[in-house]
Amino acid sequence: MRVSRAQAEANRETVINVASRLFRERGFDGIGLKDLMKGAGLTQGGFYKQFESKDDLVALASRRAMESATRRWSSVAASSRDPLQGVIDLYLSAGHRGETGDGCPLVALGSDAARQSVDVRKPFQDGIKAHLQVLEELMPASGDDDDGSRKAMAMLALMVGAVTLSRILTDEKLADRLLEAAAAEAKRVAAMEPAE
Amino acid sequence: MRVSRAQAEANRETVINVASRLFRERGFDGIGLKDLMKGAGLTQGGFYKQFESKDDLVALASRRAMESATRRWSSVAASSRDPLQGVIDLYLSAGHRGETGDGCPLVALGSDAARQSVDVRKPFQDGIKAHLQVLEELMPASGDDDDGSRKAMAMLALMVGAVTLSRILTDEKLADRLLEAAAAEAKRVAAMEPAE
DNA sequence: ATTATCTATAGATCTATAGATAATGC
DNA sequence: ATTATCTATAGATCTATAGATAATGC
Repeated sequence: MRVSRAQAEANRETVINVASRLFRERGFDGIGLKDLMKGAGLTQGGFYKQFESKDDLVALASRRAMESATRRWSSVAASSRDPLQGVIDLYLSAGHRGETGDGCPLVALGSDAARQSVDVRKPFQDGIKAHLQVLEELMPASGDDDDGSRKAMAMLALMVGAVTLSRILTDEKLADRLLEAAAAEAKRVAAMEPAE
Repeated sequence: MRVSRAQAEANRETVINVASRLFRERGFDGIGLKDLMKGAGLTQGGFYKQFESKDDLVALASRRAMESATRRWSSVAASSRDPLQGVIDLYLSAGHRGETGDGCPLVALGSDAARQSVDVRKPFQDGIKAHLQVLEELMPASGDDDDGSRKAMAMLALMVGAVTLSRILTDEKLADRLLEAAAAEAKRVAAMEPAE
């Protein structure tokens, strides 16, 4: 029954990874500890030897999901000829709309996150800041630093809002058009002349 | 115990109104039927004589919330010197950020809505279409109808995303700056020259 | 007589804890 | 001997149903 320390640590990591996916797919309240542990190949009883509470796991899984999303942005940017456009096109794609479990946590859990404790919102906030920094660095240089920061914030809001709305819609054509409209607008923000 | 038909109908309306507020404040899974009915001054037992299921109430309350939000946009527009700017400024305000129970359902429940059944997403979709129509009508006339529709979609995504993100943030200064950046961008979208 | 609402409860599920089991680590 | 995980369970809460109660509506 007992496993090695290394295996125990690996199990803990697996639980966090499984949780980061299942929370995004079903919401924090949409999946219980029993099914979460089963998803990691374990039983419910061991949970509290690894985590303080469900909220503790919610915070850890949220941090992992946000960090993974930030890394994905960096990696897409690094492998695209036009880095910013690469990020925009991937994010505002039909693929991302369908990929709830592995997609952006801000879309999958944005309105849920806003209702959580400060301990749970913190990892989301850190992830938002990291996303903004990636965007800002990819933004065409403008003399004004503050201008780049403002552009990054508007662009993140635009992209998160667009995928969120597109996932609500059952009218797929409208969902597609919405993503397209947001992509066109995102490109305009990127190309915009530095403000006054 | 029994009340008049008119009173029964009024009670049903109250339950829907209370639900439209409490779901926005706590999420669909964050409030049970017992507390919902108590919020309307009733007990849990009567619930299933008025509604088919909790999901039925979720759909009805979502529709009511979206219709109320659309009406608010129209009324703000009607009473503002610059109607579009009036809507943007109200929506992207610190007041709206704090007002979860009476604010935009797309922000309060956007990621929750995306996980719901088609029956629940339908009222959200209808509300999104209504919001887009209000925006489009307020948008400065452009020769191209499709262009106005695209602008409206980008602007709605921008605004919903901005308030959602601002509610997640615990750093209030950053939340304020994010709303400001979105408002500046929204105004730029409105003022934009009709595309090619 | 009908029926809107009430109290009470069934049955499922949720988080969290207790104590047993069996393999690791010293 | 220690401890990672297991089975079992406590106690709360959730949705939904059954049947009682008392006021309306005919």
